[in-house]
Amino acid sequence: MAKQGNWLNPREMKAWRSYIIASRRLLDALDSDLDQHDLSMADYEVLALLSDAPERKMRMSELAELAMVSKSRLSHRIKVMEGVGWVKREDCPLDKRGYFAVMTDKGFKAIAKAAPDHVESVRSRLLDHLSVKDQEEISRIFDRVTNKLRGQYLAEDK
Amino acid sequence: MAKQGNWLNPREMKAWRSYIIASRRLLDALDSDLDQHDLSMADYEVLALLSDAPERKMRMSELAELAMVSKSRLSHRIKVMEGVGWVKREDCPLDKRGYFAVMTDKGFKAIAKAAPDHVESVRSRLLDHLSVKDQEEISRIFDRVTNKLRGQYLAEDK
DNA sequence: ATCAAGTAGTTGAAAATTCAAGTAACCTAG
DNA sequence: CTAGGTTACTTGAATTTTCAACTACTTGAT
Repeated sequence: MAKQGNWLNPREMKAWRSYIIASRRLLDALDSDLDQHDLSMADYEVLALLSDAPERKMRMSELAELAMVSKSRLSHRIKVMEGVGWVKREDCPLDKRGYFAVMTDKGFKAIAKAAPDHVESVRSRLLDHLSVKDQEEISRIFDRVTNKLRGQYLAEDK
Repeated sequence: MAKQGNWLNPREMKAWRSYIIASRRLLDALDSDLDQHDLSMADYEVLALLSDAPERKMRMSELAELAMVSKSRLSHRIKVMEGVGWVKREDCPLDKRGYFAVMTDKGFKAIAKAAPDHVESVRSRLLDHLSVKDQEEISRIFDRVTNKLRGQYLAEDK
């Protein structure tokens, strides 16, 4: 897999560095903007997914997949959210191994309250600085990256 | 700070989602590519910075700042890297509160070994899918994001 | 000189995340 | 209808990261 001595040229290096530095700072900023609502980006995404799901409930596996976190991590996280009263677990009648994470009213109120701030945060930290054309470029480029990653993943996985 | 009811339009939503999804997957892929060298991206960056520094040593604060990690985290991380024998601590004669993190030969060999694979990984996961023009767009866009973030930070900080 | 305030860095405990295993239920080939 | 493999999810321990002190030194004003 490694072709030796194939260093990045200045343009590549620049692109790569601009990207990670901005991304790190951006994610940090978004996360700290969410602090006031006692949420992390990851938790926000879990709750956002749940709130959009039919009956505001979703199987653990599906939720983990869509939120891009491990099952283990989701399990732990849901346990603390359960403690806070934002979600409940409900067992799945069709597959007795399975569980639903179900958002409570309290949980719904929590993201409903956080969402406008978060959206505003995404805007002011990122979107406001992108022209319409930039937004389209971003979509195009990163969709391609995701597709290639998926391809590579399938290729290298057994 | 929050203008209510100002939801993302479809184009904005698309850009935002494409960006985070790709970024999450990309960073995960890069991280897992580094597993074979017993390194995380964060540790890689710390070592890379050190290896480029004069005498391969750097003050803890400066290293933390450039690597974009908290002092506390760097401190802990350096402790484990010290255990592995990749770095040593050396105290600063000019400022007796200060320390240098100094990369050992063993540490240098470790990144030197990991670097080509990592570069290849950044290429195959990201750069290979970007045209020259894309690379320039990325630099331009994300540099702007970083600059705005800095501005906002300064503005809201006391 | 001295003192207050700030800086450099560490530390231990708490919280979050990963990792490896474990349980229970499902599926399917014989 | 049953053994063997797979899937869904959880758990506890280990590792990592954050958080809130804390020590020691420096700086600047008096």
